[in-house]
Amino acid sequence: MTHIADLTRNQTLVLDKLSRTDQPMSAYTLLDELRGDGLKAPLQVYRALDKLVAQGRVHRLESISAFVACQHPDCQSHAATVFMICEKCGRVSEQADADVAKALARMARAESFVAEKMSIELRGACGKC
Amino acid sequence: MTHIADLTRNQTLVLDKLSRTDQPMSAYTLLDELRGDGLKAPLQVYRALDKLVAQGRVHRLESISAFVACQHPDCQSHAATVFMICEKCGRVSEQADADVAKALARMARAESFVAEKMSIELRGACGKC
DNA sequence: TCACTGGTGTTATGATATAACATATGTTAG
DNA sequence: CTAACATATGTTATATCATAACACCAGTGA
Repeated sequence: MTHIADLTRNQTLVLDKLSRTDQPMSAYTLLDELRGDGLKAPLQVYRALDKLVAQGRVHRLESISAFVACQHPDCQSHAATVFMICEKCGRVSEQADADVAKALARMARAESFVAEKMSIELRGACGKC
Repeated sequence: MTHIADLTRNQTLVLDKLSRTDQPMSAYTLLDELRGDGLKAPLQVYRALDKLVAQGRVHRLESISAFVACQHPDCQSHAATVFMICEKCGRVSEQADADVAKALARMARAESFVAEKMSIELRGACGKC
C-alpha cells in the first residue's frame, strides 16, 4: 500500500543532507552545501524539495521558510503534525497529536472547510535553552 | 486623514486598506495600492505592518506570506487562533479555539517548550467553493 | 538646552522562489 | 522498433518577499 518511490540523484543529495542535521535548513543553505556534489542552481534544490515534501519525507516550516527531514516513523498517520521550533538553538521537534487533529477537524467541519494542508508551528524556547 | 486610535499615518493607511477587503494582501500589493496616498518604499509598509502585527490588529499568514486584518473582536484571548485559507477564492476565516489551545499547551509542557508565537493555518477549500 | 525615543523617508541590498526554455532519458502503445 | 509521452535535468533570467543602513525630524522629559 505504501509505495516508497525511488529517489533521483538530486533528491537523494538533498534528503541525505537534511537527514544528517538536527536543524532546519533553507533551500539556499542546502544549495551551498551541495555545490561540491555538483548542484549549481536553486531550482535543482527546490525541485528536489518539492518531491520530498510531496512524499512526506521532508517538511517545510512555513514560519521560517526552511526545511526539515521528517522525524516521524510514519507520517501517513492522520494526526496533525505540530512543530516546535526553538528560536535559540534552532532545533525542531515534530509531534503528532490526535487531540489537535480532532479539534481542527471539528472546526473545519463547522465551517464546511475542506483542509488539504495544514501547518501548526510553535516558536519559542525548547527545554534545553 | 483620520487617524485610528493611536496609530500613525502609515499604520492607518495600511490597516484601512486591509480592513476594507476580505482577502489577505502581500506587503507589495499593499504598497501598490497605497502609492496614491504617498507611500513609495517597501519599508514604509513593512514598518507599519510590524507595529500592527505586534498590536494584534493584523495577522501574518506564514504559509502564504500575506497579511489580514484581525477579524476577531478580542484578539487578546488566550485561545489559539486558527486560520482557514481558501485556495480557490482566497478568503480567510479566523477562529479561536480553546480545545486546540489546550492540546498545544499540553504538548508544549510535555516537551518543556515555552511557546512565544504560534501559527495554525489550514489551506483548502471553503464552504462556498 | 540637551539627550533620548520613535516615526519617517530613501537607497541599496539580501533572501526566498519561480518562469521559461533546452536537453536528455525512460516507458509504453502501436 | 519507434513514435509519443511523461519525467528529470541543467541553465539563465527574473519575480517576490524582506531588511540594512543612514539621514532627518518631532515630541518628551531631565
